[in-house]
Amino acid sequence: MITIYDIAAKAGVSAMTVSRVINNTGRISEKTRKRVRKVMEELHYIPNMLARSLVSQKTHLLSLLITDITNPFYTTLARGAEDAAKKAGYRLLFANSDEDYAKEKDYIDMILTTRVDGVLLAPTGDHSLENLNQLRKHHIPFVVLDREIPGIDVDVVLGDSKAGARNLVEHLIRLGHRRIALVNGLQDVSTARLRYTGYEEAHRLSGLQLDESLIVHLGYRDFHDDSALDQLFQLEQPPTAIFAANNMLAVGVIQSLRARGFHVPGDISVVCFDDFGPAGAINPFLTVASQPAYQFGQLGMQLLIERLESENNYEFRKIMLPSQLIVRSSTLPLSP
Amino acid sequence: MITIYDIAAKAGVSAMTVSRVINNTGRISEKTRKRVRKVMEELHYIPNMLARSLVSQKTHLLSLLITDITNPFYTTLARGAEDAAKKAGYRLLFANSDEDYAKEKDYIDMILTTRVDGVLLAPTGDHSLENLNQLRKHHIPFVVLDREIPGIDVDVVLGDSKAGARNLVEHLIRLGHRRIALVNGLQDVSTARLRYTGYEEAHRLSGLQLDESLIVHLGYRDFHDDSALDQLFQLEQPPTAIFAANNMLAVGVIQSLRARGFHVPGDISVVCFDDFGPAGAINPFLTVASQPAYQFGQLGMQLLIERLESENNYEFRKIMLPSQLIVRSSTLPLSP
DNA sequence: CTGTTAGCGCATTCAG
DNA sequence: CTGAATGCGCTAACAG
Repeated sequence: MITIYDIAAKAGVSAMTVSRVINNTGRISEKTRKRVRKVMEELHYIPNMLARSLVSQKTHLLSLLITDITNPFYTTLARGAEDAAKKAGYRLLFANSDEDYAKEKDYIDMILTTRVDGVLLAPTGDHSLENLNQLRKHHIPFVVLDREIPGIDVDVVLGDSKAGARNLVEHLIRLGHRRIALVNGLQDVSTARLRYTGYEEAHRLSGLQLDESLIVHLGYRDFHDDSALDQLFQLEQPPTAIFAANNMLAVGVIQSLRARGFHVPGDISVVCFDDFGPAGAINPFLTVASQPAYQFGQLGMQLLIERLESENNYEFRKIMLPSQLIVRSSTLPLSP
Repeated sequence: MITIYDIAAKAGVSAMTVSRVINNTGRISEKTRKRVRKVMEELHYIPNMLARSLVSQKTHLLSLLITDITNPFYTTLARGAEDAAKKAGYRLLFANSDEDYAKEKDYIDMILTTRVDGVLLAPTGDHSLENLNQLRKHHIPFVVLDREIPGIDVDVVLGDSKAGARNLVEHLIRLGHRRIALVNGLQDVSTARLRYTGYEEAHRLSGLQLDESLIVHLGYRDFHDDSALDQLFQLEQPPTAIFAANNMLAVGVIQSLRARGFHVPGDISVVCFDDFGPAGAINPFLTVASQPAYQFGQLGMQLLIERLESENNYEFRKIMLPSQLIVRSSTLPLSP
């Protein structure tokens, strides 16, 4: 491995001078600067971040922890985060918790030993509080994405889950649906709670009675779990429409319905939160509440970098991004 | 920041003893081991990877460089790679080149200064040779995924692009199609060349004349480029079927067709390479040559780690993974 | 403008 | 079984 000492020796200067040339710091005569540069190229010198970071206590490494890398919402978010990080000269350490608290904890430990400068993360749920406190204890700045964690004051970028859910359900109500099932995420996750609230609000504002037996809970990734739909269709009055609380759950719902021989939207209408990215463009079919995923990542990363680079500890900020109702062909007026 | 010296002082031992406890190396009496462990917990000690890596010359960091993080093929591949890396105790530095050589080069530079132990990468194209040589010059082990690079001997995990393409085209021929367009990637990418070869082979083996005017080229990500289809539909005898060389191109093709008022498969049949992951399950529609994306990542990572951890420089290995023809509803027999 | 000294946190080597 | 000295590659602080 070529070090600054190798360069220094060959260029007939001290290591310090080489360091100064590399970092454009201090005053160096143009002549020696050129000589050093030339030797650096000849020897294919590559600075060693490890050594540099050990001294500076800065790695210029950030970490992005998401909960599902196969979910287009998060991959689009990741691109936003990546672009913003790159623009600011930071590298990104990706990780994927799979909606699993234990995996999340493992990654937080990794992050701690890796000495990243900051963390951008979508927490798995309320219990992530412990992991966040862990980060804070070790003075690693972080920004939370997509899900609010009760009990801790943080920078956070959220979607408007309540309004989005209300829009979706009101759309169904306008179409005449009265028995609308909610296939929700776990109550440990703020978005699931708020999507329920929106669902409830839509009912209340329309003067509709809410039937709790129409609500089932699954993990946001557990879209292969078919038992939820069993439950719904064993009801005396089964639903005529289903609101899936995220895109992956919608995939499961659609597959289950298909397996049961139901036609969407002929037999039953389906809507969900979050869109499907480029892959979904093949057959834009589901009526969704679409969120600006790219901006989640981009804005979150900006918040993080601002906090990293500013000295003063200004207030925590909370950004709420709107969702957009996109009506497509998975919903139909209720036939009498 | 708590260091081993802090622990040592509080536990009344030397830093070296602490180091030994942490790494389970050397012989330590059970008594002092316990004492040290206790102090470590009390002080919330976290080992500093930077310092450790600087000494050991190993970061236990690997890098995964893919070309499109919004493509389900690559995200599924990423999960395979991540799982395999995690199992072996490595952390993963993700990056996304966007099919852009310059971005790829930037990331290779980053990788070099970060001193990762190894790299798993899907190259952007043949010209990536230069980037690979750069890695080799600096003795960073790497494994290539998905695309073959002429002019360099490497470990590589490939799909069988030729056979997959032939299967798709033969399927169309069996349905009676004779004018089959190929919306291909750029010729700088091995998969695009091989998919062309499969396309050509299918024609030849069926005794069909190949019409070069039915072939257009786009970047694998440039699915918004509509001009390609213009070209095809200005032909005197336009195609009755289209083979898109990857999933993203298929998205573009379908969108363009829809914009032109064509119905798939009623007016025209469409097939493509690569499937669409969970999001595609909503409406399984396209007839595809599906590749085992997860295995690409998993096997590639295994090759990489084996090479990292074995001392001897055994031969380079080439793994070819089969693709599977999945016939769905985007193809129809040619109506007379 | 350039060089010397010291130290970032840890592990290897050699002594005890 | 445990400790002291040394160095990984680099840069901050001080000298010249």
